[in-house]
Amino acid sequence: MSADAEPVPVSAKSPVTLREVAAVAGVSVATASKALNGQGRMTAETRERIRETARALGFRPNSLAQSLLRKRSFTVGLLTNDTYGRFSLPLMAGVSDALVDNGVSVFLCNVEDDTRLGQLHVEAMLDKRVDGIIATGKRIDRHLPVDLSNLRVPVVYAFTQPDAGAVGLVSDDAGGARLAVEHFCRLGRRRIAHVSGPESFAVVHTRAQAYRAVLEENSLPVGEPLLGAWSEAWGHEAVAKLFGKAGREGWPDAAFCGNDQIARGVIDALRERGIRVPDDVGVIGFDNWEIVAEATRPPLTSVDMNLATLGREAGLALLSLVGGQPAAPGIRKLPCRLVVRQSCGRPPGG
Amino acid sequence: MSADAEPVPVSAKSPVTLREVAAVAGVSVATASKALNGQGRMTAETRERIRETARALGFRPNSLAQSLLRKRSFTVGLLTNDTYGRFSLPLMAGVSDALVDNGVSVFLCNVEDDTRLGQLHVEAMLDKRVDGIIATGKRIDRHLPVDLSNLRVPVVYAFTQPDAGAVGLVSDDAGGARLAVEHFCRLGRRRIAHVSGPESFAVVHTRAQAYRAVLEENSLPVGEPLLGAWSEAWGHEAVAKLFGKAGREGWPDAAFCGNDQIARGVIDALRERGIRVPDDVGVIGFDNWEIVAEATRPPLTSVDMNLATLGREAGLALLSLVGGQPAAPGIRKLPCRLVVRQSCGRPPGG
DNA sequence: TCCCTCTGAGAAAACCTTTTCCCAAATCGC
DNA sequence: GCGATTTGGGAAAAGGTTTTCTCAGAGGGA
Repeated sequence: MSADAEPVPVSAKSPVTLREVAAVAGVSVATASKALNGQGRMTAETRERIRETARALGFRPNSLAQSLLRKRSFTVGLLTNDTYGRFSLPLMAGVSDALVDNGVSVFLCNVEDDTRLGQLHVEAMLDKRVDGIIATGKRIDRHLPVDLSNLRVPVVYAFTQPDAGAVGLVSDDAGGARLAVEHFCRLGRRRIAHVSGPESFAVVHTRAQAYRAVLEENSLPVGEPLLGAWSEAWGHEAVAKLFGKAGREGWPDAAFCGNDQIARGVIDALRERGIRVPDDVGVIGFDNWEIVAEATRPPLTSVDMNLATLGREAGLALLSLVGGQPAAPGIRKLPCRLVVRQSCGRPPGG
Repeated sequence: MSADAEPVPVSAKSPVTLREVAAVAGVSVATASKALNGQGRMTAETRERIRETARALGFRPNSLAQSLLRKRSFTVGLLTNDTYGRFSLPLMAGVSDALVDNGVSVFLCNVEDDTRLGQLHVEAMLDKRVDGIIATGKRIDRHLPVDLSNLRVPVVYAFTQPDAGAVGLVSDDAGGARLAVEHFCRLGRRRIAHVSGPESFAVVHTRAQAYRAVLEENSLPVGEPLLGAWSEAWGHEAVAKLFGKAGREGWPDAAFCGNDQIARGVIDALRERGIRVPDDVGVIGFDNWEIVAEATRPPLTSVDMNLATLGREAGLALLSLVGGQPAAPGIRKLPCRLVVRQSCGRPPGG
């Protein structure tokens, strides 16, 4: 190929139109269009001449005109209410990833929790003829503040509560919790505590239930999960509750925490009490928020929700929906994975 | 207004075109267009009738068609290489904020540090006829991996190194450092240390210089800044260096840290040594990363770079550029602000 | 030579809106 | 009552592309 050697003016001052290409190549716009798109019939020589001309002129088709005609804009909207972005960002990166590879651009729409703003964004997206919408949030058990049912474009929900009959993707929180607790069991931990977030979160119950199930399956004593806040401070408090009792024999030898911040609080509090991690107590967190997990001492083993993958899958699901392939409605749960660092020790035999 | 009472089918299955509105209202498309846009001359009655029809039909103009004609898409591209997003996110939120209010949508383009990906995104944006581009990164002193000079649309750089002759907005790091050190001075601290990040970062030097300047202005002893990493671990190490010497009298009574993670490491290390914060040593961080600053014990006073504001300003700057108003090229520095929490104590008189 | 088919390419409609020009009717001045 | 101006509204082009239809010419078979 000699294409790379051509002096392509990639950023010309004024866009070159198909009409100009046609004029220079001495053909009609129709022929030029067909030549560039591999349509129609013409001599190979003509086709190549037109292509060469287009390349030399730095022609790039006007997407707006194409979209207008094709009724397909190769653009989707990404709706989120996660301002802080701890969850949104990997998710968005995944979505973007999956779509860019298919030539699709992403409109970013931050709607906070503002219905008016959400409505505004959705209308703007629809006006701009997005091919579809991905809705994502910071909580699996809450709706975005905007109604996306009965839109004329497909919608995929990722990490947020889907409307009835819609396609939704969430992390498998029960599975994630199982990973953590089963890991403890394999390591020979016998008294496994669970310190989690506020009662108002659905995932708190989902994970607690999985926690109980695994303990029962392994015939281990089931402690009552300690519910509090998603904060380090709560981790400290929880340690005070768990390890405040006089008798050392009643203490847990493992703590499965609802998120990494709680886990960090737990680890710090344990150290302050002179209790060793992982020797005396193993700790596992949730979210695998690297910047936290890697800063704890020792570094924190944590459950990763694979949000980037979730985003990718959401992007691909939307794409196939846009392509007209019917997708099974309902919620699809994607597996978590356990990222093992040093806060839970090695198996006895290992 | 009775508009709210109308049964507006906001999400009709098939978009209503201007042609249909015109047909129903019994006028030509030209007249319909003018009626809806407040252009042309016609009886108030005709105009109102057309508007009423449009409303009843739920007509929304096709942005694609409008953009094609107006050569203005009311869309801009946001280029970033900050995957993790600690800096990008508030910035993006600010950009989005400023633009949405003006009816402009934002294409999100994550280019990582991949030139090919960057090129791809830029071309896609250009093809989609964005009105302008905002480039943002995770470092003020690095270029994005893509060349944005000589594009046919205006470009604004926010929190990343601008090309020569371009418009750039960054935080005033020197000013931010001054805020912190001067705050210490006002509180009567006399031996103020500076623990910062890697030498390879330009901001490390900018802040260190401001730190020295303020100390000199106040005739205080200038310690050599300790440069290391942007991590908690480095904060611990730095404390070992600063407070390892035997004589308590040589110890600093304040530490200005290069970011909040370092500050957190410093605070934790001090506590472990039994040195009280803020009584014995005041600590100030940088970035005001709330989730960290609020979790330190005591909560961390920190310099906030006002990234959301920076984003807003970048959005507005791009908008005025797009509107044809010439903007002074060069780098504009936006002030930081000090967020006072409890890690640096109260003034002697307060 | 005549008819048919195939080939290569162009004309024009379509997508949807905006805007410029134009025209018929009405109004006005005298 | 007649020419000039205003008024209300329509026709058509423009924006850049894709696609269908059409058509002239070439080649082939009889």
